[in-house]
Amino acid sequence: MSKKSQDNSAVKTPQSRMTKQRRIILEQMQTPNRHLTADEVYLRVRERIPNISMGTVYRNLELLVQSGKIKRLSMGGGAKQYDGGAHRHYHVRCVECGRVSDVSAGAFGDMNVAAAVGVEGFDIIDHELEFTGVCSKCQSSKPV
Amino acid sequence: MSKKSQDNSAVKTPQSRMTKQRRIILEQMQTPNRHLTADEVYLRVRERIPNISMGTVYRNLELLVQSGKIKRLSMGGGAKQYDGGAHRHYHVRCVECGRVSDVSAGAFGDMNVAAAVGVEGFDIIDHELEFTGVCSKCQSSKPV
DNA sequence: ATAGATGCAAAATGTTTGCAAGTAA
DNA sequence: TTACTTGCAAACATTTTGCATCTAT
Repeated sequence: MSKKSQDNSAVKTPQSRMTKQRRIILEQMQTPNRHLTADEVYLRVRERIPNISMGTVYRNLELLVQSGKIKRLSMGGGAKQYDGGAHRHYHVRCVECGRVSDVSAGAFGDMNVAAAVGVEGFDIIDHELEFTGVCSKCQSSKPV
Repeated sequence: MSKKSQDNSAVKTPQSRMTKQRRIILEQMQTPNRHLTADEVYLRVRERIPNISMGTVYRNLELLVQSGKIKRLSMGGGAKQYDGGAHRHYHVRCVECGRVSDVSAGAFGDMNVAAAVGVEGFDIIDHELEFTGVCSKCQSSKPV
């Protein structure tokens, strides 16, 4: 459960200060080997700032995601979600309210075939495509 | 962290018994309103089996995913992952070892444009595409 | 009869947050 | 000076697991 209140309306974006912690976390994220978990970031950054805390890592990763400098791979919010749908379809997740809607897969070609071309060495089994955006409801409730 | 040992080689697939719990969980997952978290499944199933436990729900969801009857939306394994990559690219995740590799986005058209067609009401911001498959390393280490 | 499943509770994981102290601007 | 940040620790949330008991086959 846990429906965090997500009312971002009228929230003045705070100033961002480039602290040593934030700078080094970002540097790590821009390193060739990406795909890091928060814990991996923590371990790497700790080599340079031995007493940095997990809280700081999480807070900064979140800020970096919001400012578009990095992306979160594990989609969606906190808990995993399961989909029992039968037909091939994709998802759109509203960044404001978190609601997930279905997207017909029709408009997109056969992705697995396309993948077979682009992905060497892998035996492709399946794929998942998720869009993010703002749903109509949240668009209208946005102040500006 | 937590690198669960993932050596599935030579693991005889166990018999699956259709218990009441498993059947009802699957029924719930095939209901129109999908996109459920484990907790939501738990709450729904509990209306029919009041003393079912979360452990049972998790174990069955996992089995249903493995047998392909449902899919897990929040991609990847346990922890969220962050990607600091600059250029547009997608990911392939090996179902055996969990390793994530990049896929050039070139072979796929402009997905956000295609989405604008298929997705009504949403203001599309971005998208994430993840393939699953078996990497070459795991292909060769598979017994059969 | 017996391999598989369940319920329960505890443990493990992963993430968020309150607060006093520190620091960039 | 003053918001924003940090480190720390505790609180939360989510998922996994050990074990005795139960049950589909």
